[in-house]
Amino acid sequence: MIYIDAKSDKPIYEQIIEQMKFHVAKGNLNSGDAIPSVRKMALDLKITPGTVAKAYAELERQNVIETIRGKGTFIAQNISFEADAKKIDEVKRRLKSDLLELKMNGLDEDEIVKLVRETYKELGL
Amino acid sequence: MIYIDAKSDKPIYEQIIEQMKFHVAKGNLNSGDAIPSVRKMALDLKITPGTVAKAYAELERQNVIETIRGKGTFIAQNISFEADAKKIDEVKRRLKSDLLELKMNGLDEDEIVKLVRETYKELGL
Amino acid sequence: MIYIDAKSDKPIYEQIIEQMKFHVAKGNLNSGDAIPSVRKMALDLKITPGTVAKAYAELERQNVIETIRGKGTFIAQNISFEADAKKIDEVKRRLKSDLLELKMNGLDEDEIVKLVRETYKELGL
Amino acid sequence: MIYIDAKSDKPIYEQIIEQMKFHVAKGNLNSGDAIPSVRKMALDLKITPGTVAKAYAELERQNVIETIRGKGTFIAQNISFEADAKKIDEVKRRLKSDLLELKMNGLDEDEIVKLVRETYKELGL
DNA sequence: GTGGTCTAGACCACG
DNA sequence: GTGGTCTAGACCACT
Repeated sequence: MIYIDAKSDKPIYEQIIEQMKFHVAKGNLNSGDAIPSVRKMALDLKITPGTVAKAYAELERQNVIETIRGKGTFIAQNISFEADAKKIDEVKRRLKSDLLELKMNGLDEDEIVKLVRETYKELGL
Repeated sequence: MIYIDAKSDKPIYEQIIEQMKFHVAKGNLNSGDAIPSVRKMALDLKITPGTVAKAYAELERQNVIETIRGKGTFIAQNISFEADAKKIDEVKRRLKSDLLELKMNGLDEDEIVKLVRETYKELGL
Repeated sequence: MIYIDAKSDKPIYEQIIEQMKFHVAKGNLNSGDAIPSVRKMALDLKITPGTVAKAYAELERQNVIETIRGKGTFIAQNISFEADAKKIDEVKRRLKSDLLELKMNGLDEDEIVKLVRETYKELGL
Repeated sequence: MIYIDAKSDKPIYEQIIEQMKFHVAKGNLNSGDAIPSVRKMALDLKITPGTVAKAYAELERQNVIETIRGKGTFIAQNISFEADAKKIDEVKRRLKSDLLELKMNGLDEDEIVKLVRETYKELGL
């Protein structure tokens, strides 16, 4: 369900966060669904529980999952897909760097949009 | 000409690289134009020369600038705006994370494209 | 009579203790009134008997309830509402954290008192 | 500057967070002031750097401090004392438990308010 | 069984 | 020097 790319420069806990969100966005995981325990996922991915716990803590902070003491961890009930202006601004900032990089590679606005649409499709959402 | 945000999570040397490329993309800087020496820019930005040197080394590696011993540093003559498939792939990988994040914020494909165009315009290229 | 919020960060057995005390403070329950058996409450709340037993043990230790072998569990006869300096000190310690947090949110002493009175009213005691 | 109570049931990283906020609320620390590095504080308090790092991460999330890579950590510039409705609600929830506990100890509303004012004064803010 | 906390120590990028 | 990440393993409270 979650795959770690050890070669990636992206921290493992961020890879977990991103893939968990992906499964939620795609509909593979829905409100109330149980997700693996910290220990189980750590065993599966052959990483330490602390790293999984860090990812889960962040996902809980973002209201993607919620934990019930002694029971386990679940996809949040009130999970929302509403726009958070602050988060969108963060994305825009990162986007600017990437658009500039594409421009430096000779792509104009329409070609960039084409690339974005193409990339969006590849996500398979 | 270059502005550093010390608090940014983006390394200073990357900020220099990005802004230098931005000036080139925008046309503020053209092939053959002189750019400040490592020492001068370090003084101006109140950072250590090593950081500037690191940025310049990377810019030279990417054929954006070239150093002529005894003369100084200049925007490269053979600077190209041709597509580099490898770099575009890198951008696409980063893009995927951002598109997912936007999707989690409730934006659909067309809204995302709108945001991209908006962001592109803000670059002022 | 007792409602459990599984998602709360407060342990279930503490939720039981607190709500039982609330009913006593409010007068819903009085000395000698019978309260559900461990097993019945566990069934009602769909939790394990051990959790209820833990709550009852603590309530008995605090002289809020008493168990009569073979008869059942009852609100204590000698239940007291007298000040226990040790417990009040405990509360004060927790209070300090909360007052600091309110101060960090810009509330001054009078505004804090106003919030406290408001919160007290909401208890409905 | 920070004192750890090993006997407290409150996690060490929370003690650090709370005391750091206290120093800011009291005015001992102001915007831009440097705070000890993760390693230095860990040495001083004889705890592991990870625990200090966790406290600092949370303080940064709450906009109390900000870190500049390679430079150190500082009290945030834009630190605000504005009311955050969500945080105040959290406090109110905790407050309810404490007010009930005080009520069980025989204190009425005015006595509770007196205790709150007394506790506020002890904070020395 | 569950997650939360902490330790002791390592490696890395950045400046 | 700085903070960020990760490992390996421990202890604890809760269910």
